[in-house]
Amino acid sequence: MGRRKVRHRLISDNSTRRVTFRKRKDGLLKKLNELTILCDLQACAIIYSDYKEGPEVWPNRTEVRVLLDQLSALPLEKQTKYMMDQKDLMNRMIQDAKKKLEKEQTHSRAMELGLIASSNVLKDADHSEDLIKAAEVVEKRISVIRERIQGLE
Amino acid sequence: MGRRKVRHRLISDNSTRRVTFRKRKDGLLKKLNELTILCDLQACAIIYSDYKEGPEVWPNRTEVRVLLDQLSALPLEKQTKYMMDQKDLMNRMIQDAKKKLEKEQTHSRAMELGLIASSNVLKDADHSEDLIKAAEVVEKRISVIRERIQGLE
DNA sequence: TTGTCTATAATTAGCTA
DNA sequence: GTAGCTAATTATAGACA
Repeated sequence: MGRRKVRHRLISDNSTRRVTFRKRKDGLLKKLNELTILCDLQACAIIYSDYKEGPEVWPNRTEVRVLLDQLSALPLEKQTKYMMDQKDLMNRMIQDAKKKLEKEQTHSRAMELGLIASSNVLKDADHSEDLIKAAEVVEKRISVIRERIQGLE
Repeated sequence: MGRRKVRHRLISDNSTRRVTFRKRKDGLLKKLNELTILCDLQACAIIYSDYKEGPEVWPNRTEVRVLLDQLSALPLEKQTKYMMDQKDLMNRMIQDAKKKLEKEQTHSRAMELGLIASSNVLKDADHSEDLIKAAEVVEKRISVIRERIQGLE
């Protein structure tokens, strides 16, 4: 959502990164606030960065404390059972990647193969570390496919 | 960001609210994930809703625990000093509202008066409760101003 | 419900001053 | 570092399968 598409990795330039941090943090908290209002729920966020000496918490320390105490009070089983891991996120990323590829060019065999491979990688990954690796694999595969497709055209 | 502008209040229809919750939660976590990568920081989120028996945490319970322990370990002073309250968010909301009004019509005296009044409300509010009230006042004032402007045209 | 689609609304990257 | 500005990207509300 800017003049240029942004790569999904650390922003190297210091001041650019700082500006991005502020803009995106504000946007994020605005959205979190909207979510709590639209859907009537409780939420909090904690952000540690080098831009502040201490953590930034939303909406405020008191609310965060309350939610944390509730979390601690829960039986461990429930904490685990309803815990989100990164799978939801990965699924969305995969979805986005697929959609993007599909839009960029007409079907090609290379693309189909790539997507199948991606899905297989995801299917067997149950832990965060694995999912992160899976994401990398998917991203690499996508670039490879892009190059191949460009070669074909 | 959809077919229609959405009002900043509880979605009354049950199934619509449920769908919105899922979509927005996913979008939010995707953005949080991006922020941690782009700016190299640690963050976590906890969401309590009626859609799950337990809280949903991001990125996972372990990471949340680590960040929470760090927060507890901090001297209270620092916790407070660098705590975000809702002021940043409110400032952004005010900014958005101003911009919106400015775009909707050319300057009018009614508008200026309204904005000044809004700013004053904000200035004196140091606590969350006050800020929430301030937000309501601002919103009401904006609708009043809109009506006046429509009346003038 | 649960997932796609797509027209729009909203965010934001890079600029400028 | 900050603030304001758009072009461009991204998120999502409502419709529909």
